[in-house]
Amino acid sequence: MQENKKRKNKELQGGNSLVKRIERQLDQLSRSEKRVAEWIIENVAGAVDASISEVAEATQVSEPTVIRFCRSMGMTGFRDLRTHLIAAMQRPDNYLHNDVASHDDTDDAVVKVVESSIRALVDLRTLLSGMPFQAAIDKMVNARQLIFVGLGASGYVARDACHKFFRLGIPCSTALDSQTILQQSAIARSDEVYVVISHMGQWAEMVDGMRCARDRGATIIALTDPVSSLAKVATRVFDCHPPEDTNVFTPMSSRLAQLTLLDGLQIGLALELGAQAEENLRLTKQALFSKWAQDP
Amino acid sequence: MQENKKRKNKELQGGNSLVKRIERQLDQLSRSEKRVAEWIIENVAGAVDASISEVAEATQVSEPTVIRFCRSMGMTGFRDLRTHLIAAMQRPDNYLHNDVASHDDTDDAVVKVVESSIRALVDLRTLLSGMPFQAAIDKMVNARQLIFVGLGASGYVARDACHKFFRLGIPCSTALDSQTILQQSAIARSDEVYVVISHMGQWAEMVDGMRCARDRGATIIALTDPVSSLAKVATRVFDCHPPEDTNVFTPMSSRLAQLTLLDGLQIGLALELGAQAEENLRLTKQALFSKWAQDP
DNA sequence: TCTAAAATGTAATTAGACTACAAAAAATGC
DNA sequence: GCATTTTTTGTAGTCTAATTACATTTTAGA
Repeated sequence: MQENKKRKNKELQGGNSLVKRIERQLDQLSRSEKRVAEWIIENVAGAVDASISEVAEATQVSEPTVIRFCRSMGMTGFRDLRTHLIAAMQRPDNYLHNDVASHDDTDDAVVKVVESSIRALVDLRTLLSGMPFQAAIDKMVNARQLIFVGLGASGYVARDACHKFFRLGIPCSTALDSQTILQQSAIARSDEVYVVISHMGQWAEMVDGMRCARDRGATIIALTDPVSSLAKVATRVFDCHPPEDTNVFTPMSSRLAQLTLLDGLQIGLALELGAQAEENLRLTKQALFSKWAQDP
Repeated sequence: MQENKKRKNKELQGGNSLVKRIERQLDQLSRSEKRVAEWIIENVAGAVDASISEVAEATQVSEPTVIRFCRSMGMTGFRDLRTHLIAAMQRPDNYLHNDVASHDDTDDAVVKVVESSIRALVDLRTLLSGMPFQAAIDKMVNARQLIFVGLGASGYVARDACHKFFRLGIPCSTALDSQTILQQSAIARSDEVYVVISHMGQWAEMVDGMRCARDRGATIIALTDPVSSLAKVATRVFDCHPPEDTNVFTPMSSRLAQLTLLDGLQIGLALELGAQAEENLRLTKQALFSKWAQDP
């Protein structure tokens, strides 16, 4: 018992997630147990919320078979399996990408959306090492102004970024339509940094504007598809591959990656700027906080 | 500063969202429920393995009181509480690493930012089961108009959501400052749905406006702290606990959770609306796509 | 001190997890 | 191909955990 408990804890902590373990033992299971195993792997999310009878129902086996499956996996019973599944869900690498289908019910769909968003950020994490954060930040540190550029949906990301960076005490503005972009870039200066967000990186006016700004000596930091025309014009490129829109129901998880990336840039810049930026951040937070503290 | 950091560490150590939340609500609990709460905080690991009767035994209260405690914490029952406790247990030490410190170099900081964003979404994932997606969507399906409300940083989320929902072919608008909110809600109708985004849920004008809108029969869907005044006014609440801003360098990951949640709502609504919405989505995507296909 | 409201507990109900055993299916030996 | 053993699966029932309905106690306010 004592020993059992220790072993369990170790499993819970150190990797080797339950889902992988189920996959590994798949061939050693009997037909019915295998059905249970496959359903759980397909549907970890649902399995966590389900009761034995629901699992039995969904997989068309009897309830004892479900329990036998748990035992085959080395668990003491269903409750134990559930515990380990929940634990496994806390490890982001266990999330698979699942497309929403038109026959999904609401809850399934929502779970899929969240899980594919997690997936998007996990993917982003693996790409980080190839991204020119330090170089971008070095340019920003001495910038007279940061200009955030984005059209359509990317405009919201640009706005959000602008709102985030201004709190460091740096002059920030946005350019969210073709006219503004073209005018802004026509007067670009070499001490300005443009942060451009674009999935495809193919909008002609945007690319033209950025080319102009770069020719005038400005720094162009692009969050875009690295094979796009925009990427060719940019000083530094952060690889945001465009979403594969195979499915109309696919949410825009790529936007989350962009936001997170900009979060990273902002924090990195704050560190580089040092005490003054830290103080500015603190003051802006406090400004909000004291407002609602006096205003219950 | 030094002391501040120590306190922070202490919070982080016992520091998983649920335990923190229990601590936060400790004074709002009755005597018996408080005993349960304190025992669980002292004894998280044991609580995970315990059954209701064991908890009742250990804390010298009756079993229903334990359940009432679970409900007070916003869980649907004991099982749900257990789920969240297990999830919370999974990250005792990781957390320290996730906080950006002023001596971090750029790459470390960026990795931490991404990981804490992932963490925010994984947390969201565990909260999904308690969220009223279906109820919210049912209201939206028949709405004459959706109005997205948010101030400051939440305004960007509201804007983003508006841009996402309008693609379903539903009339959508935003209200992003006090004046607009008050005016809009003064003419609210019972067939309108307000989607309100607010971390604290404490801005007086916003709460007043929403109360007015609700009194006029409108549906208020709030993404906010469930203990806030806004939550009390809302028809449906999606639990978005406010960020514990122990650290100036903490990025606003909670915003990612909100965006993802709204993604989920939008996709869910699209499914509910059926073929017409699907077609609208397809057409809006195509509109963008064909533009840049002819314009390389 | 009385009354209303809130908090707590008791007892009954329901649902979930699990066991014992029997039937069916598959594998083995002749 | 048949009988026998072994494995797999399901049925029916048991037991425990979770939850509800209702009664009692406690507390707060008038």
